[in-house]
Order: sequence, then C-alpha cells, then structure tokens
Amino acid sequence: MQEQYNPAQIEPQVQKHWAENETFIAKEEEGKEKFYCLSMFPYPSGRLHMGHVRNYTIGDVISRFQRLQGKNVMQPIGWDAFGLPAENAAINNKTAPAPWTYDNIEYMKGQLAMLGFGYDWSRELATCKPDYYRWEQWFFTELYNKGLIYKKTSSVNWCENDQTVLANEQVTDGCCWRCDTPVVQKEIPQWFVKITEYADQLLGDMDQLEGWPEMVKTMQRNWIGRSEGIEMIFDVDGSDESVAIYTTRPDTVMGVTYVAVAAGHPLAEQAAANNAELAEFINECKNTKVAEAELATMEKKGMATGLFAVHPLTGKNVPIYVANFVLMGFGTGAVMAVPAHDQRDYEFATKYGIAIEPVIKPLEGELDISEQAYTDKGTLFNSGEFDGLDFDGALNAIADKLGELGKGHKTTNFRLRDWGVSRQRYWGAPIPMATLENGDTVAIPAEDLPVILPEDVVMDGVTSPIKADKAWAETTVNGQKATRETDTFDTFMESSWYYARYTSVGTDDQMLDPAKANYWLPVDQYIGGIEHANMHLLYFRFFHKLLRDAGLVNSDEPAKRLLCQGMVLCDAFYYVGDNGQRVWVAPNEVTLERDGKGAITKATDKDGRELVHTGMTKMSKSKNNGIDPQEMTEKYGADTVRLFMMFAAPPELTLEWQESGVEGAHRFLKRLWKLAFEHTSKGAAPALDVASLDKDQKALRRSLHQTMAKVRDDFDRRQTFNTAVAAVMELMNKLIKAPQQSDNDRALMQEALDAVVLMLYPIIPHTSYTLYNALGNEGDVDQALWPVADEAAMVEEEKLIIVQVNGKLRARLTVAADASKEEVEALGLADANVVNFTEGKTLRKVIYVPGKLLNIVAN
RNA sequence: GCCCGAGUGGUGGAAUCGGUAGACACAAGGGAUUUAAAAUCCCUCGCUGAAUAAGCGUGCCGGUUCAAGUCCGGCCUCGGGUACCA
Repeated sequence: MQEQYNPAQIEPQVQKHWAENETFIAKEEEGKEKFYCLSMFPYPSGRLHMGHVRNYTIGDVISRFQRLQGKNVMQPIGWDAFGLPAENAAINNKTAPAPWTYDNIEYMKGQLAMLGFGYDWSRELATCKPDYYRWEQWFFTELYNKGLIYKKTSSVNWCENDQTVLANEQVTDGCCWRCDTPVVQKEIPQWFVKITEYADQLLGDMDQLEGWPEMVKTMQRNWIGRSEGIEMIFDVDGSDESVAIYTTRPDTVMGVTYVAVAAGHPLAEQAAANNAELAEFINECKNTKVAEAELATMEKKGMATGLFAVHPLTGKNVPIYVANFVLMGFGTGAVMAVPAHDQRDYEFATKYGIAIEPVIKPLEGELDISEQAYTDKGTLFNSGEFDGLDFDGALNAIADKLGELGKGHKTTNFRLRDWGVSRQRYWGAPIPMATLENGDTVAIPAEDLPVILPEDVVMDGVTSPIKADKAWAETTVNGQKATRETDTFDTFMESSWYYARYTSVGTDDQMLDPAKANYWLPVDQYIGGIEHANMHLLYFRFFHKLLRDAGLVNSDEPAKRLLCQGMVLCDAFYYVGDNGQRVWVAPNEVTLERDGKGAITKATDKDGRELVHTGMTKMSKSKNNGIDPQEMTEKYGADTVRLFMMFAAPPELTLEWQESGVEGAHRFLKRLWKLAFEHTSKGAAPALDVASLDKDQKALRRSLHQTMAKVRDDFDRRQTFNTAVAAVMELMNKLIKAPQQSDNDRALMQEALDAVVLMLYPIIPHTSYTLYNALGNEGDVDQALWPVADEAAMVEEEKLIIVQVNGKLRARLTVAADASKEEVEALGLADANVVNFTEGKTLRKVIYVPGKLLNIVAN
C-alpha cells in the first residue's frame, strides 16, 4: 500500500469500482432480509448544501451499516423537481424552469457521486417528468371518482399591481416582494383533498409508529388537534338567519356576551350593505397575509354589526361583531365569546366595552377577573339550572338541553384542515381536470393522461405560461369541448408518494407494481429534516393510506423508523439596498470582528459595507447563507467531510456550521492510514494466541471488543454516530501507543485494524475499501460482515468504585469485580480522605451501587 | 400568539435507566524536531486557588432525593413549524 493517505487518488477509483460493479443496484431477493433506507429527496436548487450532506451521509451510513448486517439494502435517490424557486431562477437567468432544473440535476448528481453515496441509480426519478406525474394525475382522478376531492373557494395572497397570487414567502412585511404593493386576501376556487376523512386513522395509527420520535408524533397529534365539543345555533334577532358556532368550552356558554363572525361571513356582508363604516372595516380585514402566525399576533380589531344573536339557552340578545381574527375558511366562520373565561375575548370586550359575565369559579379560592380572564375549568355559577356542575357535568347537561331545543349537539372537531392542492403557478404538475361548455366539471380520462406541462416556455415573471397561452387549455373530453384547469399541484403531492414509486421505476402500465412495492415497503428507515414534521410527514402518511385503500400497497404506514436530523444553521447577514430591499450576503464573503468572548460585534462585506447580523438561521437560498460542501470535498476528500459531519453533533441536534474541525477529521484519517501502513509494511501478522495474552494485551483487547459492542449499539439502537466515532478515536489513541514487539502484539493490531476498518466503513467507505484489502482481506469490503464482539474478551477483572461522602466525591477505589458490599464499604470507610470528612460524625446510611459507587451519609 | 425542541468550558459536543460533569475533538498556550516553515510528536487547558487541598460550576428561580445536567413547578433566551419555501 501507499505510504501517504491520498483521498484525491483513492476516492475516484473506489467510486468507479462501485459504478462498474453495480454494487448498490438492489433487486428483490426472497430469503434475504430487505432493508429500504430512504433519505428525503433534494430540491434541485443548483448545488448541494450542508443540510443535504448531513441528510445523505446519515442515510448512507445507515445503509452501509445494514449491508454489513447481511441485509438486502436498497437506497434510492431522485429529484423533487417542481417548485417555486425554479420559476424565479428562470426569470433571473432568462431561461425556462425546465432547462434550469435539468442542468441543476446533472450538476448535483456529480456532487452526490463525489461524496460516495451508495445509491441505486437505476431507480432515479424526477417528479417533473411526465412518466412520474402522469400517475399522480391518474391517482387524483381516481380519488375524485371516489368522492375524496372537491372544489371550494379559499383565500390567497393577492397583489393588485401584478394581478397575481403570491406565496407566503413572496410577501415581505405585508407587501409584494417584487413591487412592494400591499398584499390583500382574495377568494378563489381551489381543489381540496379530504384529508380530514382520515384524521382519526392518522391519529390512531400513530400507535404503529414505534420507531418514530415521540416529538414528531406529538407535533402531528397537536396539528390534527382532535377536540370534543358542542356545535350550537344562535338565531339572529328579527331575521330568518342564524349563526352556527363550535366550542370546546360548553361549560362557559351561559357567560356568552357577544358573537364574532368573520369579515367574509354572510351576516357581515348583509350588515355592511347599508353601513359604510362597517363595509370599510370588512375591506380592511382583507389587508393581511394568509398566515396563521400573522393572524394570531396582529392587533385584534372588531366592529359591531348592529345585529343581535339570540342566546339559545337564555333567550337573551347578544351583539354580533365582525372580528379580524375570525376566519371564514375555518370551522363555521363564527365564534361565541366568553370574556370572563377566555383571554382574547376578555381583551376584546375590555377594548369595546362589552359585558364580562363570570360563570365559572375555581374549586378553591376566590374568583378574580379584575385583571384577566379565568381560563381554568371549575364549578358553574350564575348559570341557572346548571349551577354547581363541573366541566363534564355541564357538557352533558348543556348538550342534552340544546338537543331538546333543537339548537345544538355534541360533536368532534379537528384542527386539521382539508388539503388545498391548487397552485396558480406554472412549474408543477397540471391538475387533470376540465370544465365542459355547460359548466360541468370532469376529470381527464385515464387514456388521455398525462396532461403534459409544456417545457419550452417564456416566463414573463408574473403570469403562468399555461395561463397566458389560451390555446393550451382548449381540449376535448369524451368528444366534448372543454377547458383545462390551468392550476398545478402543490409540490407536496409529488413528495407524498415518491418513496413508493422508487420500488416500481420503469413500470409504465400502472402507478405501482404491487409485488415489487410490497416487497420493499414499508420503508425501514426514513431520514429527513425536522422542519417536515407536520406537513410533508403527514401528507406522506395520508398518501400511503390512500394507496392502501386503492389496493396498491398492503401496509398501513409508509415508514417504520424515522430519524429527524436537526438543521444545519449558519449566520446570515444583509444590508438594505437602494430600493429598500434586503440584500443578503453569503457568510464566506463577510469579515467579522469579535469581542473577547467570541461574540460578533461587527460584520462587513468585501466592499467594507456594514452588515446587519441576524444570527444563526436555517441555511436557505433566500438568506444566501448556504455553505457549499464541494469546495471542502475537493480540499480534504469525501471521507473527511463525511467523518466530520457525523462527528460534529448527534443527528437530531441543530448544527451550527463552522469550518474549523474539518482539519481534525482529516488528521484522524491520516493517523489511521499511517498506522495501517506501518503495520502492513512489517509483513503478514501472526495468528492471535488468546490464551497467552499478558495483562496489558488483555486490557487492549477488552477495549477493542467493548468498542465493537458500543459502536454497533450507537449505529443501530441509538443512532448517535458522533459517539461511535469518538469511541473509535479513543481506541485508536490506545492502538497508536500499543507496543509492537511480540507476535501477540502484532496479531492484536491486525485484529484491531480489521475491526476499525469495518466499524468505520459506513462513514468513510473509500478509506475502508482500500485499507480492507491492504490489510490482506480478500474480496470487497462492501460484501463483508460486521465484526461481532467477543463477550469473553469484554469481561472486567477489576472495577473502579467512586466513594462519596454526603454525595461529594472523596475517593476512587479499584476493587476486584466480584467484591462484596461489605468489602467495598470497609475499604471505603478506611480511606484516609474519607476519614477526613467522616471523623467525629455519625454514620447515618451507606448506599452502594454494585460495581460503581459508594455514598456514605454522615452528619 | 399557538405547537415542538434546545441551552453544559474559549468552541462543537460526552455523560445511554437519578450515581465521577466536561469523554472525543477544535481552538489557544508551552515544548521537541527543523537552517526556517509546514507536517508530526509531547505537555497544559471549567472558574477561584501555590496546590494533586478545598470551594464553586450544566440559562434563571424554587422543589423532590443519600445523590439532579438528568425528575417536578415557574420563568428567560434561541431555533423549527404555523397549512402557497421545500
């Protein structure tokens, strides 16, 4: 073998071997345990960023680890190729989204290959290709025929100047990011998928997700937000109209002092017809972005309609207000308000001088609502026949009463809303629907699919080319003239089923080949960013159930185990440009000044312009704070980058990127190479004679086998790759110092190096591939098996006992592994330093944790 | 606002089931080698302290326990998500 570690030479050679040998092409093999390892596919933004490298290194480490466990591993990759950034990039670069995307895919493929990921490239897919999205279109029409798709109007961000819909990301400080026109809400018709019909299943099947992080399950549970409550009707005084509301606090209904409706509610519009002031207020309510965070934090405003609602239980009139925090799209578009027992209602009532009537008092102590609402549950009072009841009693009694009156009933509600899949953008899969001349809606028949998105287009920067080209929409359905839908799908549609399509890439007569799909599915390990916990991962689970109900797969859940990697963050910097827009400057172009503690005090760009530092945020294109991993791969090699990524932090933790530390990973690889070189240059090692090992050799061998057991546990059960690397580093520090005099010394080194090469193979496959053969092993390391730890070698003859007095460390004792409590206690009490702290005190208690700790309690 | 996380030396992190706080690294300082530098090797490295004594120390306040980074209650700060960024 070569004396110098030279990744620039070995890595391309090994990668070439993998490609020629088709090492990672996976086939269905009965009789061998399969392992489907999936990393979330990338958006082809142009270049890989550190988040990708982290994600894909974790996936590759797990895949290669499972290979060494003898499993039939399949690790695919593809491209989440539709999406908004392609349109913006196309406009900026005077090209079209398709060529921009395909160029990026080509470039990024090279980057992935350069990092040595063991993908099955025969399964590569790109979601913008008709052979992919045709099945998505087909499946949508199937769902439509099943009644799971419907159309309704819903709010979008609208720019009056550009006459176009804006994504939330395209709205900055309430204004259009292109022309700075204030954004307003506009109602337009859109397609929805009935995910709420699956809400109970999505909640219930979480029991099957044993391998998912508790955190993600909690987030999904809260997102779905199942609640039990009451739906009730308030009649409108002097009118045939009525207002329906839902509440989870029926115990407080006797304290309702007003009802609030959304600006878009029919009653609001009715009241505004002859009230100019109210009409203006309703208009003003539309001057906001369509985002929950926006609505929850904006100033709560309202205006009386002059109408009154009749309380269904008391018969009293309460005023009806229009309020900006009530939304037409969610629930009934109206809420009841109990100022005494809800903080938002309390503030609203105080602001507008509405009555506050307490009806719940605490179980103990006095009710005090002079400063704020009392929102805990308690005992009813001021509630007529319901006085004295607790929450559950009130729920039942009030539900019964409303039932008798025909004014309400118990019901279950979900926070989860149906999935709006319409986007008014060009670069997405066309929604396969059309409208006939008589106004009827029809699905495009299967034989006419796919509805192809034209790729040779000119982007004007505002209007979607398929909306601008009126001819594109003209079609015939079943011989009748029709107009196509020109909206495209939400890109979450494509990313909801790609994992299944990987099993059937090349199948061109159906969406999935059920035999292949059911061989590989469910995914054994899914890896991706925590930012997808609610949306993508919920749609992904939902789609699997839809596929199951269509008979395409036979499992309930798409992935057994989930690893959510933390984000890779980086400092972000901007200055305010001439037009008032923020110009984000890449971190590698920023010069920093720091104070004594290392905090950033000043940031300047290369022109000396002072920059605003916004702190560590998610690496993103919009903030221009992505770090390019390619430069580092070229400088140090893929194995160094992979090793550093895995060593820097546990996978779930947020990683604040900083370049220092990469050097250390590289040094470690050089030390490993050097040790292997020195060992092999002395010729073949003799066989190990375990019976004749001396004390130090036994200790070293114990360390080796303990490391083998720990590293396996870290890779498999714990998935803490950082501690696995640290354990191998610790072992290496011992090996470097180990004497190489006797036959057993050299035999032990051979055993250790063989094990280190295999233990690190998942992380540094190129180096391991090369060293595996250099150490005299036949065949490819890719086909080798994990080194199993020898229990006998791990047995400890002595134990270190920590001796504490009153919980403070006072002595360390080394005792025989089989020492009894009495022996350890006697030794501990006799220790000079222990005596210093116990002398003249009374012994109260002695706690002994076998083989670990002795705590002497004395005072 | 709401939901979910995180906070430990100068830095990244370790401590897996309540039992030695700071493993393994990075940076820094000192030394060896070298004409010199790089590379490599050795030593020091939480704070106070002459100390290998002792005390203090895991965001803040309080609690449970023989023992708390870890469990409980109340806060603060940062990050993610908040339904049209992916």
